[in-house]
Amino acid sequence: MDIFAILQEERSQFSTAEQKIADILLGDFDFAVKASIIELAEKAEVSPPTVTRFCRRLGCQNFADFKVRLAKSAFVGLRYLNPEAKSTEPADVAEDVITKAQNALFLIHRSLDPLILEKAADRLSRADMIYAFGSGGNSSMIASEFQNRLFRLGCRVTASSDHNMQLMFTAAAHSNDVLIGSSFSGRNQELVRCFRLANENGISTIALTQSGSPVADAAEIVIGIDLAEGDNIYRPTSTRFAFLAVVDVLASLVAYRNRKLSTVTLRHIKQQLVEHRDGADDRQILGD
Amino acid sequence: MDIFAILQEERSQFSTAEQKIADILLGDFDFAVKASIIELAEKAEVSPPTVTRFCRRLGCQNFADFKVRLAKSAFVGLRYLNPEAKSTEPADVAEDVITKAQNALFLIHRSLDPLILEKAADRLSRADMIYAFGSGGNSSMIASEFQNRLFRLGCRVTASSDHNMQLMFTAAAHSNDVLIGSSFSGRNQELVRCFRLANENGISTIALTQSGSPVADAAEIVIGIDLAEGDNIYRPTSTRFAFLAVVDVLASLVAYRNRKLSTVTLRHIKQQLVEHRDGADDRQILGD
DNA sequence: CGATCCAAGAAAATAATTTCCATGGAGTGT
DNA sequence: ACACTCCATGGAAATTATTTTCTTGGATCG
Repeated sequence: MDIFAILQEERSQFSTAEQKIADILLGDFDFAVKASIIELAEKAEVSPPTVTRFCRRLGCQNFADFKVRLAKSAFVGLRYLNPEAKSTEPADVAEDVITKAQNALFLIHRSLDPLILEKAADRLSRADMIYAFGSGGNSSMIASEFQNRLFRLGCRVTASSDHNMQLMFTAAAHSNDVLIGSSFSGRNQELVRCFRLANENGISTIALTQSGSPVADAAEIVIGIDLAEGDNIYRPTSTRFAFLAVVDVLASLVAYRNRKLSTVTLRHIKQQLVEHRDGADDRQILGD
Repeated sequence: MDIFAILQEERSQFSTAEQKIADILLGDFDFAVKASIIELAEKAEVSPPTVTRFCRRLGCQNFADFKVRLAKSAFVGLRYLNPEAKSTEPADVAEDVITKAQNALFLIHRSLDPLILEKAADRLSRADMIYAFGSGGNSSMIASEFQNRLFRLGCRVTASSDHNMQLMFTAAAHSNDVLIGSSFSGRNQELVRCFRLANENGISTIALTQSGSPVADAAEIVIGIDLAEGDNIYRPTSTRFAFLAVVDVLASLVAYRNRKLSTVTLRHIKQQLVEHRDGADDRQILGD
C-alpha cells in the first residue's frame, strides 16, 4: 500500500543496483517524483530496465504506477525530510503547520498496531469505570478528550490532570476499572507512580506515550506514539494530532463494542441538545 | 498548487472538450490516476492532444506532471467522496478515522484565507488580554488549546467554557482586549451574546465557526470552518482536527509577531521544566 | 457573405518504456 | 581447479505512449 514502508522493509533484500535506486529515491525524493525513468536510471547509474524491475519488485505494475504511488506517499509521507517553512507569512505558516499535522497522522497510522488497539478497546469497553490521566497542557487535553469522547458512549469516565487527585483516584479504584494515561515525553513520574499502584491492585493500565519510556514500561498496554518533532520552538507540537487520532480510534472502537449502549446514550444527549437549543436542526453537532 | 482547486476555479472557462475531461476527472478519479493519456482521451471522447493541452492549461508541464499532481491531490483530497469504512476492525477504523482527519486538514488548508489569518494574528499579538471562549466539549477544548498555546508565548490569556463567566469576563474586559470564540455549530447563542457585548464595548472579536452562522455574524473577524461531517454518529467529529490546526496556525503567527517575548517566555518555561524533572534532556517537550 | 481566429483532431515525429537477449560474475558441483 | 549454472545487469530493438505540427471545421465579427 505504501511505497515507503515497503522501501524500508525490503531494504536488506535489495541487490547492489536496487540499493542504488533506493538511495536516490530516499535521498532526492522530489527529483524522483519528477524524473523520467531514464533520468532516474542515469542518476542512480543503472540501466532503465533495472529501474523497471525494481518497480515490479516493489509491487507496482510499471514505472508509471510506481510514480503515482510515489507521488501519493510524497504528498504526506515525506515532508518530514523537508526543511522548515519558507517564511512567517500566514500562507506559509498554515501550510507548514497543516502539513506537519498531516504527517503526524500519516506516521501514527503506519505505526499503530491493530492488535494492541483491539486489546485496549476491549479493556475500555468492559471497564466499570475509566480514569483518564494526563498533565501539562498537552496530555491533559488528551485526557479530557478521552472523557469527552467516552462519556457520550455511556462509559463511566473521569479525567484528571491533577497529580494528587490522580493518585487518590488510583488508590480508590476498583479491580474492574481501567486507567488510561497520556504522556508526550514518557517521563511523567507521577503517572508512572499511578500505573505502578494500579498494576499492584490488579487494575488495567493503558498508556499513550513514547515506546520504551518510563511511562511505557510501567503500563500494561502501551500504544506507542514515537514521532520526531521538528525543532521550531515557536510551533506547537504536531504530535498532538497523532495523540488525538488515537483517542478517536479508541473511542470509535469502544462505540462499536458497546453499540447498543452507545446508540442510546448518544440519542439521549442529542435529544437534550435539540430541546435546549432553539431551531436546532437534525445535523446538530453533539457538543458545540 | 492543488489540482482540485484549479479544476473548480477555472471550470467556467473550460471549452466543451475540456469540460468533458474535467467531468471524467471528477467522476472517476481512481481511473484518471491510473489511466494513460489515450485511455483518458477515449473515455472523455476527445483526442489525446486535447488532453495534453488541458494539462498545460492547468499549469502542468506535461501529462506526466499532471498525473503526479493528480495523485498527490488524490491521496488526501478526494477521500471525502469515499464511503464509510468497511468494517469495525481496528485497522479499518484507524484508517477511516485518520483519513478523515487528514481530509479535514486538507480542506481547512484550502479554505483558509491568509488575509483573515493575518488580521486575526495581528489583533491577538497586540492584545493586552485574550479571552478564549468555547463550550460543549469540542469548543471548550479549542478554547483551552488557545490558552495552552498562547500563554507559552507570553500572552495574557484565559480560557472559559462557562457561559456565565464568559459574560462576566466580557463585561469586565478592557478596550484593548480580544475575545476569541469557537463554535462548531455556529449556534452558540451565549457566545453570540458575548460577541455582541464585546463589539458594543469596542473589543475585538474573532470567531472560529461556520461561515454565515449566527456566531459568525456576530463576530468582527471570522475564520470560517465549513466542513461537511460524515454521518456516522459513533465517530468523533474530524472537524476538531481542523479547528485545532487553526489554533496552531494562529499561535505560530502570534509567536512570530512577538518573537522576542515568545522566545524569552518559552525559554523560561523550559528552564523550569528541566530543573524540575530529574534527568530531563534537551528535547524536553514543553508541557507533557 | 467572407475573413479570421480558435478549437479539435489526424498524422507524424519524438520520446519513453518494456521486452528480449547477451554478457559477466558468483557460487557450486565434479 | 575447472566448468557449469543461475542470476543479476545492461544493451538494443521493438513497442507503446506522448507530444508536436499541421490541417480542417466551425463560430464570430466585420
